[in-house]
Order: sequence, then C-alpha cells, then structure tokens
Amino acid sequence: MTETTTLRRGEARERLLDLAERTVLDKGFGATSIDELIAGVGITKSAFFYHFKDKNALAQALIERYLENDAAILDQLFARGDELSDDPLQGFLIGLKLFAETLADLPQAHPGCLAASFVYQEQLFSADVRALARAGAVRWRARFRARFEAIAARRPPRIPVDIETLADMATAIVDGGITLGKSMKDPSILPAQVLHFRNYVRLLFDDV
Amino acid sequence: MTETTTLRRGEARERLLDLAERTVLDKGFGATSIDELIAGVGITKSAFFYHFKDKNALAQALIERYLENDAAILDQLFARGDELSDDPLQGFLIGLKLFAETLADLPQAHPGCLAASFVYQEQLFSADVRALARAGAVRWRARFRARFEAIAARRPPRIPVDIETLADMATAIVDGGITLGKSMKDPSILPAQVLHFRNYVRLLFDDV
DNA sequence: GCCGCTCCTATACCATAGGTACAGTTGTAC
DNA sequence: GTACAACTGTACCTATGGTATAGGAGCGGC
Repeated sequence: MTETTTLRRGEARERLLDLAERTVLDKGFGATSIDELIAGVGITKSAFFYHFKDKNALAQALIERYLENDAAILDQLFARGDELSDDPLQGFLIGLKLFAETLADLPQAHPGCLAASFVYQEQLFSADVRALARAGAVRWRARFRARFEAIAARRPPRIPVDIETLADMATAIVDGGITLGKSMKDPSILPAQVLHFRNYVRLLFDDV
Repeated sequence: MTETTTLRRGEARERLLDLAERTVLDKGFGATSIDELIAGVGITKSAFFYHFKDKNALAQALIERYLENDAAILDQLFARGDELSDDPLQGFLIGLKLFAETLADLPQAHPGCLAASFVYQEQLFSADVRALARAGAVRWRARFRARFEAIAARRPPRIPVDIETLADMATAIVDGGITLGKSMKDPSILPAQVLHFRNYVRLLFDDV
C-alpha cells in the first residue's frame, strides 16, 4: 500500500492552501496562525517554512489562486451572457444577472474578497502582495472598461459618463457589497448591490 | 509653571486616540503596535493599560469617535443641500455633490473607513466592536432610506427598486470606493464613485 | 493640611506567534 | 542505489499583547 493514514507525499502544500483560504476568509489573515494551519493539515512547522518562506508568501499564493479562479468564473458567466444575446449591452446585462445569482447561491455568506481583505491590512504584507491585489483590480477595470466601450459604441449613454470610473464601479460595488454583507451578516446584500449596478447600466444605455 | 515639558495631566488618553487613529488609518489596526503608540505619545505601557483594558477597548473608542464625526459631517452636508433646494430629490443631489467634493478635497488619499477596515479583521475584535461597526452601517441605512422614501413619495422611480437596498448602496459604494482607492493609490476614485451613485439616483427619480 | 482619588511610572514577568537554523529521515524517480 | 524533493525534530530568538504589583505626583474636598 502506497497510501498512508496521513498524507501522500507532495500533498501538504495543496492542503495548506485549501485550509488557509477557508480560514483566512472566515477569520481574516492576521487571526489565522501558522500553528493552527499546520495542526489542521497535520504537518510540522518546518514543513510550512519549507513550502513558504514566510506568511507573506502564503498570502501571495492565496491571492494568486483566488484571482485566477475569479477571472475564470467571470469569463464563464459573461461568455454565457453573450451566447444568449448578440447585443453587447443585453449580453452584459444577462451576465450581470447570472453573476448576482451566482453570488446569491454561494454557501452561506459569500466567500469575501481576498484582495479587498488584504488592502485593509496593507502594512502586514510585502509590496508584492499589494501589487498582486492591485493587479486584480486592474484586471477588473480592463474587463469592464472594454465591455462599456463596446456598449457605448453602439449607443451613447443617456447622460455623459466616464467609462473608466464606470468600469471601476463594478469593483467598488462588489467590494462594498461584500464588506457591508459581512458587517450586517446578510448574504443577500451583495447580490442586491450587483443588481443595482445592473439597473444603473440599464438606465444609462438601454431604453427604459 | 504648571506646564511640563511633556504632557499635561489627563492629556494622555486624548493624544493616544489621536495618534492611534492616524496610525490605524495609515497602517491598519493589526500593524499598529501598542509600543509604537506609547512611544509616540511619550507614556508608559502601564498608562496605556490604565486607559484601555486591552487593544480592543482602544478599537472601540476609535470607532465611536469616528462614527460620531462622520454622522456630523453628513448631517451638515445634506442640511446644506436642503437649504439650497426645497425639493427632497434636488436637495439630496446637491448634498451628494457636496459630499463628493468634500471627499476629493481631503488631504492626500481619503482617511479610509475605520468601520469597514474593522470588518475585515473580525476575529481580532470582540463582539462589541463588531456590533459598533454594524451600528454604523445601520445608521447609514436609516439615513438614506428615509431620504429615498421622501423622494419616492413625490415621484415614483423610473424602474421599480427596493428602497432599503438602494439606501445600502450608499454605504457599499463609499466602502468599495475607499477600498479600491486605497488599492490603486488613487484618491480620485472615491469621489468619482459617489458621483456615479448620484447619477443612478438622478436616472431613477429625475427627468433626464 | 492631609485624605483620597485620578493619573500615571517602574519593574518584572508570561504566553503566543512569527521566524531561523540545522541536522536528520523517507519516498520516489531515474 | 543514489540523488533529490519533501519532509520531521529540536532548539532557540524576537516582537507583541497582556498581567501583576508597588508606588509616586498632582489636585480637589473637607
């Protein structure tokens, strides 16, 4: 039997990241101790520092995973929206609705946004981690900016708006919705806010 | 001379709070050590624990001060808006513009929202502190909800919206704008987001 | 004028957590 | 069967939050 009662060789790093992500989203990064992580996974402190040179490196790995995952989800949702409509505006509105539904269906409370959570503890992290969080925001900006440019090319907005800050509004409303939802312990807040953003886009570009 | 070269009697607590607020908004609560605070104010550790039973009590005092201050500022701005127009919608839109201008004029970057910052480090804080942060959000909700009810009573929104989540959008957009602004190191983001919220309100209730 | 109270200082000590150093062990691929 | 990746074990250091306890300095009230 190659299988042991504990861990397969090489499995530790992966399980560390899984447990760390759950714990950090639940308790916050500062409140997550290395000791509890290694106890949970069943490895030693030496093993932790073998995989990650310090706690910062763990944060970096976490945020990288997180950003990849969330980009994949958004790609999928908005691709589906565009499948269902040829119009860039209508496809986007469908995508936003799917996004709100996805957020609403998430297992109790939303996962919280790792990137946003790290911004608030800036000095705990190295410049690399902060740069990664910023890169995440830049990707969101680029994604939504491109879409709004395509929409505005077809028909101008009802009132003049700046496309870049409108794109940023997606990021802001999601971060703000997560924060408020966490604070109020109400998971319905985030999807509701996304739908308000959707309303704003409709009122700007659609015939309402 | 009753004045010493260092501190007047009873001044320590006040100066501790001032320094703590500046430091926490700059570096985050977790990254702010008691040692650096007492060194900055020029008192001993014993003095700190005389005034605050633990770091949590400091957080509590900080957030109480912060919430009072921000309520006073909003009261003033929207009162001024109502002075300039008798219509609840127009008064509100003026108030929002004043708010955006106030945020834009703040000394380099915005102060960051203490309440939001504390939400992300939940487990670092006691239930009391979390309840205070939640109370802050509840006050914002009540404030904006009352206003939107007054506005909707005069004329219905162009598309049906839930008033409570619309009120929450103010909180969400400000929190999200602060977070994004911090992440991108761009102080212009927050006021721009407030103006987008204002646009949304205009499109909902005004003739545009 | 001294009593008692608030507002501190001084000293010592403790536990937890992040982190370092380094020597040794084991599974697996080649 | 050996070399390397992936660990274990032990020991130790530092910063930080926090506790305990004794005592001093100014000040208002009686």
